[in-house]
Amino acid sequence: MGRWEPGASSRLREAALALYLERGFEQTMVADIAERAGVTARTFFRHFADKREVFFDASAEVEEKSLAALEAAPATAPPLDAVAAALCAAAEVIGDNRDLARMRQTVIMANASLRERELIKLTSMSVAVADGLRRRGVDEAEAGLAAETGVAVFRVAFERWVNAAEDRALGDVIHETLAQLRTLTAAT
Amino acid sequence: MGRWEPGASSRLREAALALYLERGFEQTMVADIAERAGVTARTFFRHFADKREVFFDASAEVEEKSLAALEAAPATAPPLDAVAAALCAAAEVIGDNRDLARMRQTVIMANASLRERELIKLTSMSVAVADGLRRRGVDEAEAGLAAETGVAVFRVAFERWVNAAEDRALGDVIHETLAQLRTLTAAT
DNA sequence: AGAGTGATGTCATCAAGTGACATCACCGTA
DNA sequence: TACGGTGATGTCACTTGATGACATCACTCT
Repeated sequence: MGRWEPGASSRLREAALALYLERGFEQTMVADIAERAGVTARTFFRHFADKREVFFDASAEVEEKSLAALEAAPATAPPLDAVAAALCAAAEVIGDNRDLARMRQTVIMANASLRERELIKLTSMSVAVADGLRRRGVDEAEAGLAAETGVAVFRVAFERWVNAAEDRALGDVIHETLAQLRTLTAAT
Repeated sequence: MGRWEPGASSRLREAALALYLERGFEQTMVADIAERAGVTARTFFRHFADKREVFFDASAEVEEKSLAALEAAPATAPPLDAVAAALCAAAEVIGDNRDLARMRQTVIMANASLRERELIKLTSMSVAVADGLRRRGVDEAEAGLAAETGVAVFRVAFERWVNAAEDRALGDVIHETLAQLRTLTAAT
């Protein structure tokens, strides 16, 4: 199966992260990443759809685990609780190495097009979660709203967790943020 | 002030919308848009930062009106109600010609990079609203959550409004969606 | 009339991304 | 062992988005 040196896509991922950290996303050319990984620019585009995607292909795995957790949630759980379970599953994948997450976040926040790509990944997650909710029998209209709200909570929680002074579990921050949302919406 | 034919950016906007509708975003080249507008491709990039931005420069105005409404909301209003006021102000700008909104949405949904751009505009709105809330004295942590939640509500409401069979006011749909969110979060 | 100004055109160039085709290492099989 | 198939890679050519540098034109103000 492997020809040349195996593991080209891993090397490309590592090279990209290193170079994006060193000189920034825009200052890094695909040819540079490829060269550091020992391949050609053409090969880069065979592994990743574009220059941004090399940063985001873990998101598929995150989405899968979230959906699995959503399926696993008790059928009696209210929609937002099921969504919370899905988000916490995502948190387990992301949340164990905060330093890596912070490096990634630094690079992403420094560049608009990387932010755009991250947003569309979150939206993709939202769509998937909404579908999962509908499969659980949640009302069509409610599903979309619950999913979007959940992803909003996730986004806020992730930001708090990444920038926090203390070292907390991402799942805890998610639950705390959701509780705060419940307080917010209760206020009239 | 005007040389040649005045109103180049308006012509470019119209040309872009027409061509994106005709053949799609990717099949339309900047040179085509510029030609139809009677200018050069180089001039296109003097009016718009990139090929997508020609579709989104109304968003600055929407953001301004939203912020104004946020400032105008009674100081005693709870955060989410103030955000709702801001969203309804945005709705007034967008919500009066649903046909145009639907055409725009058709084009945007057909192309991933346009979706990305729309998402970052909504995020920009969220950040602005969060800042506005903080200026009103809302707690630092609450502000971000309320803004993100509000934008989530807006997104869901907009989608419902655009795809609805009947012709309803976007502001009404927003309030209805927010009420539904209150029900969702109340469930345990 | 002439200087100044701002929007535009022209030209050159870079970098992202893609299609077509050749090539090389490995694998199974006759 | 020799041979053909297969999949990942390299090479080359090309299109398109985007930008910098400089010239140009029309209009304004003095």
